Amino acid sequence: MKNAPDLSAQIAKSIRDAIVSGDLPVDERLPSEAELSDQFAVSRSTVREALKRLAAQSLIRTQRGATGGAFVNRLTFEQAYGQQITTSALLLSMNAVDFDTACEARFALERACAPLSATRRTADHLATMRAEITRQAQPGLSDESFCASDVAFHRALVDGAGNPVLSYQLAGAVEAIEPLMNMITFTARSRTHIVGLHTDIANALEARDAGGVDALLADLAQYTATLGQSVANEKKITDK
Amino acid sequence: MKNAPDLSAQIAKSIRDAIVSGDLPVDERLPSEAELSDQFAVSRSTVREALKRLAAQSLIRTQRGATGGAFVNRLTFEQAYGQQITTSALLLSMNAVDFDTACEARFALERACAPLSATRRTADHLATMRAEITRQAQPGLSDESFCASDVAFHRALVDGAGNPVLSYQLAGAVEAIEPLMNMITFTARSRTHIVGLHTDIANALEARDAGGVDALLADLAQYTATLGQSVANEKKITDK
DNA sequence: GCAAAACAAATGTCAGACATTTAAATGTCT
DNA sequence: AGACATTTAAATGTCTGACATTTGTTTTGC
Repeated sequence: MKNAPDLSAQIAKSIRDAIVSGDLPVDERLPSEAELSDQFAVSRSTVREALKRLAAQSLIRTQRGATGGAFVNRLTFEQAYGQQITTSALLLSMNAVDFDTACEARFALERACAPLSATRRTADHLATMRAEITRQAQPGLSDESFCASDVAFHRALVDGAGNPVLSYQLAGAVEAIEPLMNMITFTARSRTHIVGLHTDIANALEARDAGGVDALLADLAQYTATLGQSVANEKKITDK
Repeated sequence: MKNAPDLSAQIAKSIRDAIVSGDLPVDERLPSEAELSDQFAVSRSTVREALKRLAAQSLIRTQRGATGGAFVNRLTFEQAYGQQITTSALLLSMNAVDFDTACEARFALERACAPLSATRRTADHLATMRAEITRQAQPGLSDESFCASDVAFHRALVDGAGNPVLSYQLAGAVEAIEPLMNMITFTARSRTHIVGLHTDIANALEARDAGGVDALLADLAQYTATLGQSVANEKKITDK
């Protein structure tokens, strides 16, 4: 009946629970591997496998040497970004999430922070966005670079909301879609259109015009969906 | 200068890259541990530690026995939910994210999917929400149970948007905040108010009134922020 | 007093053995 | 021939003991 998980998984769960519950505070040192193997009555290898599992989730960090050991890690926003992007990208690529669904989610989330960004964006955020727009207008740019710049532009917009939790959540949504966006061939005409919308968005943001930003994002969402559609259609033809 | 990562971390990265890049497709079997230790010229223990790291990220699953081994795992939305919730909860609890910021993010994201939910919600979603409202109105309910039901209510609202990517993203935001919400003592009066708003939201959703849902969520956000504020004030007093 | 050397404690790595699980191959009886 | 029991092989899971490496501390020598 029961599918007993491996010992190393059990031990990892036990320690993980202690961390998540706050029983083991940040920067607390765990017992040494030898002590843990005594406590759990398993071999050191098993303890080590458990610790590696936790390290993979950034729950602990390990340090070698005399005063070394495993320490409860303070999860930074940066680390969390990284994990979320990996997870989201895999999720999308492995589950045949269609472009429309991903795009809808992305723009829905982005529009959520548009009004906040209109209120709080700094000059820095605006400068970043304008710089990316300039890059996007360069003629020789590869599709990949164009997409990367697109991501940077929207990251700046999201960061402008000044809410790290929102930034963190949206990092996954926006960046995970980059691979999907990369499949789109941006013609000169579509690039011009997108750059135009980006410029309008930056202007609206500069004017702190929340409604305008929202409307423009809606336009961009619509246009991007259209682009995706045409790619899907072409693919259907070549598949045949 | 360079902080060379451990061998097991390097090997994990190497395999992870192969998976993320799509080089190793879903359900592909990795070489056996013995073969891997040959290929990478390390011991079996080191390979095992690398594999455990990948297993902790749900990138692979392992099976014992004759036809067993490590297989590239199809990351399901369920698994991704779980990881995201753990990560988000830790992020909030470890980084002193204040209640206001977390709440702002939560409601901003939730309002993003309100219009979609108004259009697409099924009778099922409505039924779930009404059931939770009924539970929330019960007098003897503990604060924890009230919060859990609150989360379930909002999950149903988000799921009503019918976009799994949105559901996945918001699962983290909504559920990660549950522990913070649990710190609030819900008085009878505040519960009544919240249940009232929930009822109004369900009604607006039933009427497919997107604007109404949005406005009500804004009200709820405001009210929740007020509750949080009062808790913060009381805490300041007792701290003194 | 201070620099170099020795020490100690911890993680990282290795090698080999045995235990356990699981599917496939083999054997045996009807 | 087919159904059931047994054996076998391959793989992961676990244990043991050893050695390597890193790093902070202590001791030693001057």
